[in-house]
Amino acid sequence: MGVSRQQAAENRSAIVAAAERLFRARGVEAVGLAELMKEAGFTQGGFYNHFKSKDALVAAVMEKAMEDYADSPNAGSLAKQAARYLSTRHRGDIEAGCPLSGFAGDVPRMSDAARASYTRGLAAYLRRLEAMISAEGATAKQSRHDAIAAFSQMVGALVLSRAVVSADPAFADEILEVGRRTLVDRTPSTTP
Amino acid sequence: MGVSRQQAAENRSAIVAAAERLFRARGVEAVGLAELMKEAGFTQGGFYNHFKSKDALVAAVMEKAMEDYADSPNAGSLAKQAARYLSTRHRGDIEAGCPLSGFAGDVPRMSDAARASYTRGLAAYLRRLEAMISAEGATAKQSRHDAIAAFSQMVGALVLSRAVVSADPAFADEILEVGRRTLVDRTPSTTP
DNA sequence: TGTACATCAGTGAACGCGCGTTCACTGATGTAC
DNA sequence: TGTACATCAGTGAACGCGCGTTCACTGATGTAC
Repeated sequence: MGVSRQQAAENRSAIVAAAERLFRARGVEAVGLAELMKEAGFTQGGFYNHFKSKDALVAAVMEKAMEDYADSPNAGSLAKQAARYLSTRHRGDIEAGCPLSGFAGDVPRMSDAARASYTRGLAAYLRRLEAMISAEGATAKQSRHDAIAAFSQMVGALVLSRAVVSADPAFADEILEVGRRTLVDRTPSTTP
Repeated sequence: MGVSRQQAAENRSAIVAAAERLFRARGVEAVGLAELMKEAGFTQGGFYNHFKSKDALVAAVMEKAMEDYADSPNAGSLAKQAARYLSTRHRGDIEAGCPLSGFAGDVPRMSDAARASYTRGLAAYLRRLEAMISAEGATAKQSRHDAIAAFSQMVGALVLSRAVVSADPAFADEILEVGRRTLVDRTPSTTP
């Protein structure tokens, strides 16, 4: 229809944003391009003006999700970060929550490019946690270890809690609560 | 073709077994019924003699996976269980590994029946871990807490390690190793 | 125990449908002179 | 600055394909007498 280059770039972003929302809520395979383009406000055919294939879109979505997450504000301390991460609010908000846990199960089946973006995103996020732990007085080695251990537990608790929340909400809450008690109240090796 | 009832039951089991393998390796959505039936040694049309729908098969697969996992042998102690869980061998074997981590990401999108089976399976597995921890001298409350905390960390570490293993194997190994060091060498509150 | 018939797991072709992708076409934007 | 033309993001119909599901049919198994 004739659209400025800036408008075209914005439209591309709108497609990626719509895709991220839908992919996270329902999984990549369950979302069709027709539905996706409609959601973004366009017709089906325009998709290939922006992306070579659906796989290329998936890679773009992953890269965007990792960038945005890297730019998200810190909670200030590992304990606060964990408290927020292991909240029922975060559990309920798969569409906008942490993409490292949201996409974790699907990543192994994605393209090389998407997996590389995910890996870079995880590495960057762990560096942020490390920095927080260092600031609380731990050595570099300890910080690295604690960051990985803490994040493993955060991801596991969130993923498990999400898996059981519809069938047994109290059980799902218990999983989050144990995680909070472990990570928020007494962080492994930074408190004696 | 005329088949005994026992043979029919065995054939049904073969379909479920083939489905479990394929679903775990490639995801439920990526596996078609035609391929699945061929893999199990039958033609496409026979599927509906055994299952009402693909969703019903998914539920049967989940139930079977949880039963089998409940019947799998204990490693003897939490430390040994964690060491096995966080091994590179287990990471590489998604088809036969722990279904609680293998299906975790997909469960929220499955049917009520499948989610209920998963939830029961997780509860049962945590009870096994609790029993092991109790046997090592912890109180009931501590055991419950430690079982949930340890398993969250095991699942998180395994899922994250699987997500990055193809893009950065050393990073993937590091994640497992930190998990092992945390859980195998010093279990949170059972060792002082 | 032998015969007659109902059952039902199997086959394989066919159904409609939605998928990812391609295509010819439109017309405002951006460029060249 | 104004005109002529190339570009390219948009439209919407169409493509072949594989999906989940249905169907008519087959014939050994299992049941009734």
